[in-house]
Amino acid sequence: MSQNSTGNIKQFNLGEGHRMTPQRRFVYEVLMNSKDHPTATEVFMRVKNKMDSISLATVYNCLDALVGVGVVRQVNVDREPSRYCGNLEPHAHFHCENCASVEDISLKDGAKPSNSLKLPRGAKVEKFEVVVRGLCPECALSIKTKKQLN
Amino acid sequence: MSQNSTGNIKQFNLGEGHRMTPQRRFVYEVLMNSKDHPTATEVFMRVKNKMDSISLATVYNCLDALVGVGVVRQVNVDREPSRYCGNLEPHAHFHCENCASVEDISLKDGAKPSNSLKLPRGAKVEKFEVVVRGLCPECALSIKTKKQLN
DNA sequence: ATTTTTATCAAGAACTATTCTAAATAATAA
DNA sequence: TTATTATTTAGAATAGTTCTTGATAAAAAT
Ligand SMILES: [Mn+2]
Ligand SMILES: [Mn+2]
Ligand SMILES: [Zn+2]
Ligand SMILES: [Zn+2]
Repeated sequence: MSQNSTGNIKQFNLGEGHRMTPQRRFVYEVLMNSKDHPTATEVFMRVKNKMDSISLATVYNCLDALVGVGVVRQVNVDREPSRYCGNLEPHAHFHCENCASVEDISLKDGAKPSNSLKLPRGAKVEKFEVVVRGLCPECALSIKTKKQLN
Repeated sequence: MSQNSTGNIKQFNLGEGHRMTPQRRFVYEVLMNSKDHPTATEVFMRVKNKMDSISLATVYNCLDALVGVGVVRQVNVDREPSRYCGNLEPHAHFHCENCASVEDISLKDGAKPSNSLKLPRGAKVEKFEVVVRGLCPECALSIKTKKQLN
């Protein structure tokens, strides 16, 4: 989904009154080439390698525009800085409490997390967000190993 | 869970090195008597009615202490101010995009939202958070009614 | 009971992610 | 081209939260 078979970034337009600028394209490309859910500052640093003149405020503007148009998702975990995700498939996020990484978690085929909830009658659900917190496989293993050394 | 049959607030201690002070008791009582997930500032205003001398910084300290001990939950929705919840049962939250209210959603009996996820092998799950966003029944109804008037 | 130690409180300063402001620049429309 | 509108940029402003520090209160030791 992030890249097509020719290796080119998917094209799209931003709709009436919105312009596809070089800054927005770079921000979009960085997200399509990242699966680690970078923060705005991390996106800024990555784009800066390609376009040294870009400003952090512009990265925020571009991220807002891309999120608003729906080609990028904003991911919030606790009170940490917002992260951004180019994966538009329905999915959840795993947040490691040790290394602070955020990884995608895919849904079991056909399963909807909302099916396990008693949603209030009459409510109109727009979307739902699922965040799992704990230790990622690497950190879980390294912490277990460290304990064995005692 | 929030109150026992005599109407008194549940007693507990905060563990080694932690003191149950009047400030902490008031903060705890406010949360036990609220089901609307107040922010720190809202808790501050409610406690201030009972103890005028309390400061916002102390409310933050007390909330941190109560969350740390596990008798209160911190609930984050998007980048909005943190909210606090006295309901320790596993449950999800519904966030209305119109009136900004946050309500508890209970889980279907025996259902676990994590069962619908392909959790990474070897990960150690501490907890998971489910937030549903949309329109609460009241707002969904009033917006539908408003549209009919056109 | 007095002293000592430790935890907590309170006021304000500091911090930080994000948003806002305003002037310059770039893209589109007329 | 000229006019209009959108975007970029740097820096100021904002807001929720955390930190600092001296005062106060609780617990422990004497
Ligand atoms: Mn993701
Ligand atoms: Mn709740
Ligand atoms: Zn990890
Ligand atoms: Zn509502």
